[in-house]
Amino acid sequence: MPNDKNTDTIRQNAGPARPIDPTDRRILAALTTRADLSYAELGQEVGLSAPAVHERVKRLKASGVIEATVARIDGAAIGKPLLAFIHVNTVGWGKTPELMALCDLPEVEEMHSVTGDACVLIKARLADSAALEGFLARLYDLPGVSSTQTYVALSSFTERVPQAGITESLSAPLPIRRR
Amino acid sequence: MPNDKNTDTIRQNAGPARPIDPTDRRILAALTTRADLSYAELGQEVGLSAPAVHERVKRLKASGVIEATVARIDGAAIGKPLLAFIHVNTVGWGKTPELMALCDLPEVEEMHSVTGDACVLIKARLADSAALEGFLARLYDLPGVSSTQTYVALSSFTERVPQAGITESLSAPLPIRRR
DNA sequence: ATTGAAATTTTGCATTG
DNA sequence: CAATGCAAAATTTCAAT
Repeated sequence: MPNDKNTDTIRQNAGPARPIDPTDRRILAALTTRADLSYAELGQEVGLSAPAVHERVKRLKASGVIEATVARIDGAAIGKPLLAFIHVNTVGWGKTPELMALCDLPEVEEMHSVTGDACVLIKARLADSAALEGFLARLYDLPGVSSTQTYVALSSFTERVPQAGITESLSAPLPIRRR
Repeated sequence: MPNDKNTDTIRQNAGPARPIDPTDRRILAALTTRADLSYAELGQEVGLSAPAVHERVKRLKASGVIEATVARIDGAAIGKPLLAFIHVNTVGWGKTPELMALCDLPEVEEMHSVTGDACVLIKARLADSAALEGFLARLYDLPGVSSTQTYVALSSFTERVPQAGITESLSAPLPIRRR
């Protein structure tokens, strides 16, 4: 899947003029696994010709459904074998500019504000325990940070980008269970 | 960045015969942001010719540093606006086949065993609170699952794939601070 | 949405520094 | 040993059915 810089229409992020149909979902499902397929191969997988899938992929990009195409690299191979989830608690409103600035660090892969007994959740990939210690020290230096709790990953069973399931949200109504 | 299915040498995951030099890191940094660059463009960014970067990218793929190229899609656009981190506690050894089977669900984006006051950490993307309730119910149905704790993301400040920082692990030795 | 064809791009190879 | 320039092959992408 190539450049598309010259062929795409100018508008980025326009509301999806057309809903995402099952064929789109199959395309997305394929692309979240292998985005380096040729349009011919992708077309084969979903039963469409190359120009047809190209047209759809272009639409999915223009409408913002496909945000980007990125390379997934091995954390250990680039010297960061340590994966940690860090819960941060703050006094008062936690969304300070200083905390937000952590997003610019290459170690920080994710940062969310969350409900529950923590204010902010950070996913960080680090070189070793010394780097983790340094990161935590930096965290505690920030104004308002009252406590942290760290969860270090021992093994990762799956780790991937958002998956476009073929099925639409089948939020099954919960059966009532008598105890 | 194209197919490479026919041109790559057969071996997958061989030990990196050569260390990752700064140029490799710059290539990786570019590719984790935009993997749909042409080799000509990528070469311009790192100051190399197209065949030269192609050679390096091929090596990085063959050695397993680049695991895959994937499309990042918008969770909300595919009907899953709800992001949740779920801590799972189990009685006894938590890594049961039943729990591992959850990796096959499209809702489950990540699953790690972790240190700390939880056994397993799951990152799931869901349609709505009903879907979350259903997911938790399913979790509690598994043998050995004793409790869960859920953190729902209110807003995400950053969310990306592992970043190849230009700098090598600069785990600065921590200064001793007197209180 | 498909077919066929043109324009870019990828990509192997020989050459050179 | 790695980068460069050229040429062949493949892919993207346009126009018309």
